[in-house]
Amino acid sequence: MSSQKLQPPRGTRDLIGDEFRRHHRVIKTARRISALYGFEEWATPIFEDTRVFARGLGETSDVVSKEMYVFEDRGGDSVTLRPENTAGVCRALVSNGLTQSLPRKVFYAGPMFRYERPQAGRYRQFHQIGAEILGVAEPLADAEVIACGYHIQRELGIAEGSVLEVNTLGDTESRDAYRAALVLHFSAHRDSLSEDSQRRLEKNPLRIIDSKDEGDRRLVADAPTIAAYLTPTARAHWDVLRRHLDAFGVPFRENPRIVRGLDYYSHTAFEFVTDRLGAQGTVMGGGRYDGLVEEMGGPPTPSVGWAAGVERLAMLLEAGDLTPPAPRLVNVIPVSEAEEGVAMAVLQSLRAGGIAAEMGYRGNLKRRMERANKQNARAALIVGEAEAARGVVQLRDLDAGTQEEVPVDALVERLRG
RNA sequence: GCGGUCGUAGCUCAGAUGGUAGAGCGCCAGGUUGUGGUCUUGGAUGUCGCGGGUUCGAGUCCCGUCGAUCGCCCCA
Repeated sequence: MSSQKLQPPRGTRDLIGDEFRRHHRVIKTARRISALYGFEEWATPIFEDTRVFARGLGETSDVVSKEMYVFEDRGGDSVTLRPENTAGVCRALVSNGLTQSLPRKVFYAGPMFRYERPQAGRYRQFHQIGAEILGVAEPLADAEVIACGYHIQRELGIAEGSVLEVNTLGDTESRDAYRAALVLHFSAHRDSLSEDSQRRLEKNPLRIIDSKDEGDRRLVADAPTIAAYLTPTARAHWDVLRRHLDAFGVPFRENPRIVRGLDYYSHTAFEFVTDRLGAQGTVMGGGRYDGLVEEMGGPPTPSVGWAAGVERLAMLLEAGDLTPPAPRLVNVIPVSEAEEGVAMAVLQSLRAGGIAAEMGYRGNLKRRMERANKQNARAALIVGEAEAARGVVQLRDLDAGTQEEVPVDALVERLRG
């Protein structure tokens, strides 16, 4: 292989063959299940005005501060390849005046872009599926989106491998009070904190409770938990959510360490995690974002949703050997050029009858038979001079190796069985 | 952005201590000018990721770079 050969850009990859099929299976399943829950699919642009993300996700979040593909277009506007799609969906809701027709349940699937170092289950162009319920404050909506996400994983056969962990971040008031308490607590032990966590103390104190550092964990153990700081409203939301999850039959584990990276979350935060993907354990993550639509210039619109990494779901699928088999073709073979016309007519009649069929582009009988075998065709239809004259073909079963003569008129019926 | 490992044919990989490249699979052609899968004969593979350095000589040693991979940060 020469170095001149063009390769896909770092962190991107081609989806071909089984990989494409796995990927597609995830999306197709998610589409079908989300429709069962009443979600409608939207497709929003893969790039947006940079402000959509800068404002939506929070200027200090990692995604915005160092992972965005930002560039100036020829007109001098700053645009950004979307790093996630919740902000885009909220922008679309506002742009299209749909805040007049709430609630709205939206499903999407498509590529996202984040400038990061590639790793197992992490790419610069990756794909997400996502579901959002816009305009509902009741915890029933939180429970329903989660139930939908869980259902999709079950349908994919990967639910046993992932665990739903849920937490509440409270409303703004609760969170501010909690953050202040954490800062107070950790500031007292500042010097014992890891380097990363000292930085977090300034930037995002909540993150400290999610630290993997051993020393940090000991300090986290005596740190205050949010429970004590929840306002009555926030506590009620949290209590009802857990009841609803039970009612929907969604198993979950409470994890007070769940803190999500994007600034827009409030109340519910959750992740489906697995230990089967190396360092990238989160397979689906989301939460409630009551302030985001307002950030996009709309009215206050309480909303909740999740996004899941298609690559990560597909990787789990791989372990379970769940790739659907490729459809097998029937291969039509003219013995010589003289029968090509007849063979083409046969070919089209098969396709019209719903039978997947193909004809080679060149080569003698032997070459075509080899080709049919190589592509794992289920049957070869051989059309020679004698057959063409009598309106029949030789139908060769490539698995059994048996061959019989079948009238052209009877082919579709015969191959359907 | 930081650290570890790796980079030889389309694929999987072999090439002790430096002496200008090999196997299996796959591919192409023949044995079989109306019949595949098995068998058999023959054939083509490649700037040994890229650039520089050391050396009479580098796939092999050194530096850089790009890419892959694993981990940190963060996230899907």
